[in-house]
Amino acid sequence: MAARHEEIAQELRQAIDRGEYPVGGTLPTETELSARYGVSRGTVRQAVAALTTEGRIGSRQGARRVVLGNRRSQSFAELRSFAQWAHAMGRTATGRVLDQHRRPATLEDAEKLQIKPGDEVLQVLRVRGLDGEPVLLERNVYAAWMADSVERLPADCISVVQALYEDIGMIFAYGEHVIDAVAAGAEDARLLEVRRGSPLLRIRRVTTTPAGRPIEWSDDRYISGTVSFTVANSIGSNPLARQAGQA
Amino acid sequence: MAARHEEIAQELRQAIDRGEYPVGGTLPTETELSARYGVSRGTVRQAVAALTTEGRIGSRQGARRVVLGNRRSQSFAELRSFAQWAHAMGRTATGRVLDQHRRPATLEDAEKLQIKPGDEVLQVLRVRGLDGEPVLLERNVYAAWMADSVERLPADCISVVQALYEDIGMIFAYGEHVIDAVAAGAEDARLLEVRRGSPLLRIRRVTTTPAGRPIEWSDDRYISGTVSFTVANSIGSNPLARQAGQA
DNA sequence: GTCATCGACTTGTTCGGACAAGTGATTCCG
DNA sequence: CGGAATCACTTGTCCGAACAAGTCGATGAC
Repeated sequence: MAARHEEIAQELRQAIDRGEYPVGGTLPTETELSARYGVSRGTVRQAVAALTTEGRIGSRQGARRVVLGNRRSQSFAELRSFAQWAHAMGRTATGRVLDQHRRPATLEDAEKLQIKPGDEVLQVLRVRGLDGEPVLLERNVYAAWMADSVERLPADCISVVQALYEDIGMIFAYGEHVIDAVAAGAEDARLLEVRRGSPLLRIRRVTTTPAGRPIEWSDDRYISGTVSFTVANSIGSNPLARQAGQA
Repeated sequence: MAARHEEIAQELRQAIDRGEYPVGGTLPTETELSARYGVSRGTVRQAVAALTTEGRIGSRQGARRVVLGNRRSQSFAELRSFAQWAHAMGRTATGRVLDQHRRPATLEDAEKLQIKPGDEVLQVLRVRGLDGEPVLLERNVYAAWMADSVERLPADCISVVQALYEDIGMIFAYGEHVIDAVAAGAEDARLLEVRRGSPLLRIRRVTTTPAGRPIEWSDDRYISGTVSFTVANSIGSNPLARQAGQA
């Protein structure tokens, strides 16, 4: 957080959370913020642009910016790492590897990881919980160049993302997520201790390095009622997209 | 699309979709793009910033930008309007109002719509379908100042958003969505023609005007397998947030 | 009283410049 | 041959300025 515009964005976020700028009210003008923080208008605009994409404030030409909400959106690390997210929520995360083996890449693996079919991949099945209760079933497929590092992790590793960062400096930089709902299959039900057919929230994602190289893809299934996802959008930018289901 | 940086962003999007900049490859440098389009570097940066938040390209200081994917994300209108989204997918949307009545606002209504408890609101129950098949059950609550316009709509109105825009110039500008999975209740099951307990993807959202005034909130339940949501994020920006479930 | 006009104010767009910070290939040295 | 240092290149940050475009309240005409 060295950049000045990030500092300002953070201060504005906190001010909104404190109620200094109430929901439905307006933010100070760019000129006033420039003077207050002693920066140029461009720097202020970078800061408020961040809050806008987060959905905290709305922006229209000619009118002051409006505070839309004070919901706190977790950081990327918290989003991508179940353990760090749980920690931020004041909950205790658990995790256990149930199965782990190497196999040749299927066509699906090859497409998602940008490798050739038949190349070796590492498949991992994990169950994760909050405060001892199972919450999430995670099926991961890692590219071969990651496999060694993942296999070295202990079976009860809490935070895979953090462990890989400390171990080999691996950073998970980008992710694409597809969200839908499915019924629990036989294996899902047994491992998550729910009835077959129970609704599960499914998130399928592909993660890449900062250089754009795919690291892994994953199929996460959350027990209904344990976790929800929040997304904000505006007429100017919509990170979220609805797609017809081809299951 | 008057702004030059938006034009450039659109051209870059199309170039990526055409395969001119293949996935895994790099984009030209900012300097080169500046020269090509005859604009300053700042304008180019605004354009590529848009593609970055969409998750199409990755960005790291010192290195050229990387193409992450060419998935096309729908426009805001398509996201917010079931009808417009269906049209863009080449499907036919249907819709029917099952129930519509005014009632006093509950505490939940009041909080979400920023009104006082007891103020009048308009509740609407709609079922919507694709190509004749029911797909989505929609429970809407509109603020009183919108009620008249909504009531004037025909019961089989396909696109509520578009009708309200043409009728009174109402624009849905911001939205916040909470996504989770639930089991179909008795009413859900009957109206959607699925078994009780079937998994449904639930989207709860609040929509506001450009000025930040809440218009309506909604509880949408999609039949599993018919629709999925996609979101992209990066280490620098994450519109998506995971939250512990208090259902 | 109602409505149109006006004008101060605010955000959006774009330019040009300067420097900091990080990357990646090359070069050089042991 | 391997690894460290170098260096050109690229993106990130920040400044200051100017004008366009839209909002919103006040003013004034009818």
